[in-house]
Amino acid sequence: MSSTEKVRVRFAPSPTGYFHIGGARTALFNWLFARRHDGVFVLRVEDTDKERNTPEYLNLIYESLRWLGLDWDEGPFAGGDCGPYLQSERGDIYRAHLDKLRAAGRVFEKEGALFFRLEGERHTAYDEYHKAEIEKVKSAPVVIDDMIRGPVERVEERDFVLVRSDGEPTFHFVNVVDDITMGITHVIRGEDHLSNTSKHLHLYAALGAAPPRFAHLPLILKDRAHGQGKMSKRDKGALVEEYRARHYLPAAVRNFLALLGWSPKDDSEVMDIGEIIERFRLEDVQKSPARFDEKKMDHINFEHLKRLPTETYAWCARPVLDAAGVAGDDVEEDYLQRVLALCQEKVDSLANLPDFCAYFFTDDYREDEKARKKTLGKPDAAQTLAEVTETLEAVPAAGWNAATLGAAFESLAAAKDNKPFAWWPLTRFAVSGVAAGPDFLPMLEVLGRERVLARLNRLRGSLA
RNA sequence: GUCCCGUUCGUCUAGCCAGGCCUAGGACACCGGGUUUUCAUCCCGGCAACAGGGGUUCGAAUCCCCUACGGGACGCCA
Repeated sequence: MSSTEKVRVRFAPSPTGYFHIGGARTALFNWLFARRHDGVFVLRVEDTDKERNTPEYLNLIYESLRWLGLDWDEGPFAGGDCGPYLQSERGDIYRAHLDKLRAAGRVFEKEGALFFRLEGERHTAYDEYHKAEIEKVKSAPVVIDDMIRGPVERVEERDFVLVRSDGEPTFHFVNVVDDITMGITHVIRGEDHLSNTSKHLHLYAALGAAPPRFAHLPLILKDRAHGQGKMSKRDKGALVEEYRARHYLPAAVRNFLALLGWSPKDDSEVMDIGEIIERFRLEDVQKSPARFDEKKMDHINFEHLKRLPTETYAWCARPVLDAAGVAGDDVEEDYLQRVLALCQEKVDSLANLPDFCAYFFTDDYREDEKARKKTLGKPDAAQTLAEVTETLEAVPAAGWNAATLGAAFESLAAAKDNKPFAWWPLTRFAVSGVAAGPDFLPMLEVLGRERVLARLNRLRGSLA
């Protein structure tokens, strides 16, 4: 490719299963490269496996890519000059290219399938892997100039299938034909394709086309606890869909995925997408495989959550709270934001938010048994409760704020010759049912005088 | 079995290409301590790695070779 040629990359998923993290990472790196170089990101669907493709899986791919914010410039829905973008609709194009190969004398038929003929000396030998006598070809070595790994030399030694006996073209063939006809300049894909690339290079040569640059990404391995090998759709935490369902921020998932195999080379970790695009370089991608670490993913997610403006945080939280039955449309935006302002820096995930803040919205909240024992178990609990109630009742509605409440506890403490926070744990339990939560005084303020006093009295009543 | 790729703390990584600045830095996790309550925040501290062996060199995590280990591919799957 010439240096002035516009970058064109593609993500070419096959809708034969759930969309998983590995695929998402490949899509992300292609997208980042395209955005970084002001290029074009093409989405092409490799649906040549009629046996296993389903429309549901295809939809999941679209939805997951959209959720991650990986918008494609050409492809299904987006259109483009190189369509159609579903391989199942590109039969004519494949036939035309097959004719080219035929004319070049590189196609032969065997058992109803069409094979690509390698050039070179042939011999038969027993193959330990296939446990059979097979024909091998001494073809010329090809060199893959990989942008991540450097030059990789490989010798292809077996003819391979171009068109199956059922008439469907195979991956190797359509992949190369599409990359040529779609003007793809850089092929960025998983390392599992590295050894396929030599086949592809033979095809480019036979079709008289200049090959694109290649970049083979390290694979994502399973967590050790989940066994050996590359991550598969069946592994815990493997599905993009799962992160969406658990209310992770797409920005965080993107950020984490970018860090899986790529590094900005300084200590930056939490980055917005603009910064990632700006700093992304294929040359800085790791050569060795990475293991998926859910804890780190959670951490990145929390960091992104904390950085959100409260209004945005509230916008993200509302549907989650609603779905959990904690706060519906009837909750005022102002109150919601005041509550969330207290919770945002404390709660590590949106999934945990409803449980954390339910008592702000309902009187019928869950009570923590341990917290009850810890606070009410004390011999002077009733007395403490009475003192708090009396103190807080003396604070007028007009002056009900963290500062005034703090002062009220101060004077109570002074009168009883104790620290103000001697009354806090029990009060917290009385108004929230738990031992932990947002900062105490602001929590009382936001909860409001009415709720606080009602709950204190309710608890006192239940003790009597 | 053959071929290809890889190997820095438990994990993600910086450093390696341009050898000395590395008694190897950061982050997650974990452990300990602290914070006006809170075994979900925050702060401080700690633990912990150059796979092994040769070589080159005044000097190697960094360059070369071998071994071991890990991963991938070897499908009329993609």
